[in-house]
Amino acid sequence: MNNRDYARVLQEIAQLMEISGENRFKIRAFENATRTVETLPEELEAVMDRGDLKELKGIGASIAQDLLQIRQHGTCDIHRSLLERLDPGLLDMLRVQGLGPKRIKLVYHELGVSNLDALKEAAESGRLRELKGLGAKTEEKVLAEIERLARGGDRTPLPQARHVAESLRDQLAALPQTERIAIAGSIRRGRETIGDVDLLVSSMDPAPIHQTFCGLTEVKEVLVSGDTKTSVRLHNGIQVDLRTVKDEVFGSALHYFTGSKEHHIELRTRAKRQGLRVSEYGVFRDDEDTPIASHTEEELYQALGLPYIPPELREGRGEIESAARHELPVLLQPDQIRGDGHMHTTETDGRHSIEEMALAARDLGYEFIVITDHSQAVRVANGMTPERFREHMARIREADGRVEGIRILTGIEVDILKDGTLDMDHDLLAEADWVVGSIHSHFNQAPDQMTERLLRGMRTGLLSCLGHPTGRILGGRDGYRYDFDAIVEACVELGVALELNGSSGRLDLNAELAEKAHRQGAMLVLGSDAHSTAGLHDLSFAVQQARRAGLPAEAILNTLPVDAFLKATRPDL
DNA sequence: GCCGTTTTCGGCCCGACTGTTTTCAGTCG
Repeated sequence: MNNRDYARVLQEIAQLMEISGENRFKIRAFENATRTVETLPEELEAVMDRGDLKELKGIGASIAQDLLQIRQHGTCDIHRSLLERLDPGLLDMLRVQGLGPKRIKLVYHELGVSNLDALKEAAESGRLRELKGLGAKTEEKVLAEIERLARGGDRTPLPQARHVAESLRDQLAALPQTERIAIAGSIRRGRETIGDVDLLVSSMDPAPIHQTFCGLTEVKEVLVSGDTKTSVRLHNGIQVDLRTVKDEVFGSALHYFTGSKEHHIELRTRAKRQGLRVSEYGVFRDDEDTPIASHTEEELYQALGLPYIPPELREGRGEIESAARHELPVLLQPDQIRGDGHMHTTETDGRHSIEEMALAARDLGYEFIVITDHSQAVRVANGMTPERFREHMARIREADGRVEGIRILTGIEVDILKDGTLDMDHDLLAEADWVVGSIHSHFNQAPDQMTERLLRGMRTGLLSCLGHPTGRILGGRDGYRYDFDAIVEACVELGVALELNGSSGRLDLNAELAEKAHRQGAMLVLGSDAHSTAGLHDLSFAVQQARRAGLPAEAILNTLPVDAFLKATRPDL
């Protein structure tokens, strides 16, 4: 079993406990343990083997026992007894916004409704409104929610959500009443999928802003509307919350709306012990109404005796303790990026020429880029034959000589074929400055076969890095299965870097695996995988994932000057 | 169920909005 399997059982326990009305702190304990397991940078079973389960944050004697039972039986006593009393279909009902554990329990006990289909029927036939506290409007909302869930997931990939958020932000920023505006929530923290978009605006006169917001063409319906908060659903299904505050509390409000919930709970618990109170309106001394900090996030942390904690680390995973000990990692900064290691041109499936890509990258302030078009196995992308690759490299060198102010390196994204051979003549690969090795076919090989395939590709000594190393598509397919630890180990040994691919829909490696690879000593390289000049901006998603992984600049090859970048994986150069 | 800068028991964040209510429970973030 992998960590996700353990996390799923723990989460089901927490959710079923909610519905059964367990003590809410006990529920939180299971939620915390779920998150710890989910984001653990190593295999939980390795921790078990060492007998170190109780060392993990949020896991005590009781949950440690549960986990050991889960390892043996796939379930544990408490999980089993909850499932005997409740129906697993109820878990789906928790995804319906506006329906919480109390109402689900009510509906279950009074109407025997135990899954989404039955819930839909109960709402359609007007039986929900017969229950205390529920009315016609609730029925209507429940039906709309069920339809939304049926249309496809409740979370949106980060890149898509951020593009939407930036467009809305720019429209509201143009209003004369807007003083400061920011995208908050999980987009700011860089979570790879987003539940909803949070926008924060400071203004002395918020009413027109809420009014304009409700009337934007993207908006399909207004869900909630008050003096300081408006929630809407866009035509694309994404929910957007807008909060307005006075400018003097912008910092504390931004902190609050950035989250995460877990970070807040820990921070506020800690503040309470210091005789302080934290809310979106600032940090307060007990029994006082004037905040001692509210203007900026830096002030807020300072008032609590902590250094600034970057949004990407605010997940309640021990960052507050690390901050208190002044042991937070110094995270990679966007302006430390000197180059982009992965992009395509019109030679294969890109939309812009070598020169156009280079000029756009130069405008972004880069010192170098690598042109990495596809090899011939990727037919749909018009992959290059050896002849075409040879000519393409010549054109890249020619462009490098012509375009001022940026180095353009020769490279390729070569397919690692089914049997581990590389889809290109080795002498041409040896000639290239940078070789990304990727898998684009036969995703469903058995894990040991896939591991062997990757190892064989790497042992050619020709790969600079592994491109999108897991192959997962956000909200789409899972990655291919293989022995990740063995591959990382080989990467370290053979001097092959692992890519952190920032292209929309991938974010691969994810933050957890990137952290794991880094801990094991592997080099990481960021790539936008751009297929157009606009796509170069996707490198910022890779930067954000690297930050979530707690990576410093030294861990990232893109922060090196171009010569050092090249030598990192090719000591012979 | 977890945890410790009030430490092995007693506490565990805080505020806004809605719908169904006659003052508030439930939900959300």
